[in-house]
Amino acid sequence: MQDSKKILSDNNVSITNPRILVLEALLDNKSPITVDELLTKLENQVAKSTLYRVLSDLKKINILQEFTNLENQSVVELLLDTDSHHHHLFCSDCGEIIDVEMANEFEEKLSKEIKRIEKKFNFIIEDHRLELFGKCTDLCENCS
Amino acid sequence: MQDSKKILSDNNVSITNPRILVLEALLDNKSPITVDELLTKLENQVAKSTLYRVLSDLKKINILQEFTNLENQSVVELLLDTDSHHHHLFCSDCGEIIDVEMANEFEEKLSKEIKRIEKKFNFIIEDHRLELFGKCTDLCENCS
DNA sequence: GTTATAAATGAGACTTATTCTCATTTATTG
DNA sequence: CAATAAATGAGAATAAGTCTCATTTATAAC
Repeated sequence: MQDSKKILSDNNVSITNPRILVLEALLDNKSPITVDELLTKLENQVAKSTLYRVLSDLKKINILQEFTNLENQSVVELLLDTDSHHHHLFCSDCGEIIDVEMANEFEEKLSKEIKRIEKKFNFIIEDHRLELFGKCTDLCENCS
Repeated sequence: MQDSKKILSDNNVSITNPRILVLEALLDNKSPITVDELLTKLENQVAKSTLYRVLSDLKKINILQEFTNLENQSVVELLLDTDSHHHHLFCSDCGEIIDVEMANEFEEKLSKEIKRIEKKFNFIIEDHRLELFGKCTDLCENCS
C-alpha cells in the first residue's frame, strides 16, 4: 500500500482520488509549499474547492501544518509523526523556507522555559513555533 | 509634543491626521489587535484604504509588527524601541494573544543556537519569533 | 458483484480582506 | 501665503478562501 493511501486509512479518512493527489503532491516536495503553488501543481486534477477541503481534512487529522510566509501567503507542510520536530528559516531575499532542527539542548531549555510560562500565566501550552528570519547568503541565485 | 506626533517626526514621516489617529488607537490598547478591530475602532475617522496605507507606512519604519492569529486573521502590534523584546501566547479557547517575555537566560541560549544555525545554513538571521499555543485556564470567561 | 447510502467532489457563485485608481485635500518648504 | 509633492477618501478591482448544490464516488451490506 502506497504512502498516501496508508496515511489516509491510518487516519480513518476515506481514500479518494483528490486526497491521494494532494498527499502525493505534498509528499513529493517534502518542504513547505504555498497553497498557490499547490493549486498550480494540481491544476486540472483537483478542483480549487476540493483542494481547500482536502487541506482542511489533513489539518483535522493533524498531519498538516499551516503558516504564512514573509509575503503573508498561506504555506502548508505535511507533518507526519515519523518526521522530527523542526522550525523554519525564512529568507527575505528569495522567499525560501527551510526546515531547521534545533539542538536537543536548546529544545530542552525551551521546554523548561515553557513550563515556567505555563505557571506564570496559568496556561496549558500545547505547541510552539519558532520562526527565524534572515537572508541566505549562497543558497540561491537571488541571494548574492 | 504628544507620543504619536513624536513617533512620526522621529521617523521622518509627515504628520497627518489619519496617521495620528491610527497611532493613537494602537497606543491606546497596547497589545496585539486585529486589523478588523482597528478598522471598526476607526470607523468614520479613517478610510479603509488609508488605514491599510498607514499600517504599511508604520511597518516600513519598523515600528509595527504584523502576524496572524489562530483564525488566520491579520493582527498588528506597535513595537517601539522602548518596548522590550517579547513573544506571544495564543489561547485557542478565547482567541486572546498575550505578550510574553522569556527569561534572559533563555534568550541567551536562543541567541547562541541562532549563531550555530547561521553558520550551518550560511544564513544571516536578523530576527526571530516564538509563538506559544495553548489554552488559558482562568484568564477569561470563555476558558473554564 | 450489485445496490443503497452517505460522503466527497466539481464548477462556479459568493464573500471578505486587501490593493489600486484617481480626483481632491493637506502638509511642508521657501 | 503660494507652490508642490505627498497623503487621503471613496469606491472599483483583485485575490484568497468559502459555500452551494447537482453529480459522482467510496464503502458497507447483501
